[in-house]
Amino acid sequence: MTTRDTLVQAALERFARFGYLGSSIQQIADDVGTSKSSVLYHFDSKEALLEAAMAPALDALATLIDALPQLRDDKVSAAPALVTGFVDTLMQHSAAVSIFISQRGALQQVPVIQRGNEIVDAIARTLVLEAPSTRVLTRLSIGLAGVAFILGDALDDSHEHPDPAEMREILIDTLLELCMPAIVPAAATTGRDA
Amino acid sequence: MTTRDTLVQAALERFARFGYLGSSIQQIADDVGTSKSSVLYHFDSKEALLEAAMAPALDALATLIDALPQLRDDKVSAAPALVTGFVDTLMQHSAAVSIFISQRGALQQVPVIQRGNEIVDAIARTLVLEAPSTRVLTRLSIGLAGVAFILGDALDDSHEHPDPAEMREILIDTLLELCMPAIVPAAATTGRDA
DNA sequence: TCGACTTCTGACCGATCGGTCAGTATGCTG
DNA sequence: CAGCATACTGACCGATCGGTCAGAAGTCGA
Repeated sequence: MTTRDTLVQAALERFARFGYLGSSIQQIADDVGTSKSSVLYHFDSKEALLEAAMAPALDALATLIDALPQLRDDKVSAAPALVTGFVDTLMQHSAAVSIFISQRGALQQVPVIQRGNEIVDAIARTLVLEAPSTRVLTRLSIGLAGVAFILGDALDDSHEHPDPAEMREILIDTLLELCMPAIVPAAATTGRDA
Repeated sequence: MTTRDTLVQAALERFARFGYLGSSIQQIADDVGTSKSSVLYHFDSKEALLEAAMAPALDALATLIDALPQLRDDKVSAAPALVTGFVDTLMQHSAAVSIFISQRGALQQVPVIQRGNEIVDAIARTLVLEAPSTRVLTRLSIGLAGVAFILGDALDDSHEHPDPAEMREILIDTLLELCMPAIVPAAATTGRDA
């Protein structure tokens, strides 16, 4: 792995754990055993490092959205597969997702965060079944923010974490239930854990 | 209102909008038209200011929890009132709630955040019906984090916000559904918005 | 009028921040 | 070998950070 890649990885972990503003270039350099100057050789600025770290996640989500406008007419039957792919992508990029959710407010003017906001809007437009009401949009926000929070919490090693496969199943069920309550049989979620 | 109170209010808004690390004492002083030295006269440190700002919310939640261990035996019938009171408290202290959720990771070693973590654990113990399973705990986390995210977003004046009363109703319904799916009739949430 | 107390301020401190720059080591290419 | 690009470093810069401190200004009761 190139130095640049290890820096991106270290930045992803630092930013997710301690926040963008709570992380310094020096700390990230120390994490990978190089110098601050080396970081600024590979990336023009701290913000450019953030963008490089977030880009793969945003690209993956954008690709996911672009790939499925063709099934816009049959959202109900496509929903489970859609949400499944969505959760998988979020889990693959959990650090970036966690960064976006927790730093979104503080970094409103940063371009890469604005791009994330646009993608979230596109996701909302894709997942919402009917004409957007306050209720359905609020439930969607709760689902997305909640899932992102869970993924961020799973990066913390101060406590035990459940099996990723089990987590995946729970996230898919819950998100589906929140986004499209009309098409999810209630029994599927109420009687699962005994 | 005393200078101290206005400082607490300004700190609450700053921290919620830009994060604790993204806010400086100087900025908060400027917000209320005083000097940085004046802030540090009323509060020993920036961290003490954060604690003073968070305290009312944490006190309210702690009081709410302490008040209801007696209905531990009949959680099912008590649940709606419990969640309603809980959402009301969160909405009354939305800035502090937003701060806690978004800064929790970056400020793990700050005492007032640790106190918040303990309160969240107590809330989980109170709201969970059965023996805690991964599924029910995950759903609870999604609900709490999602609701907190919504409340933080409502502090942002860059876009329109729905009626607080409508929001309250939606939050109560959704949280109840996430925490205690077994006792919530699915029809209550699926057919509401048409 | 005289302290004593509260409130508040500007000057100042050391530390750290993001970022610049000149220079060095290495290795490929002609 | 010379020449050039890549990778990297330490010294340094101005700005800002949280926090200290001596003192000014106003209020109060004795």
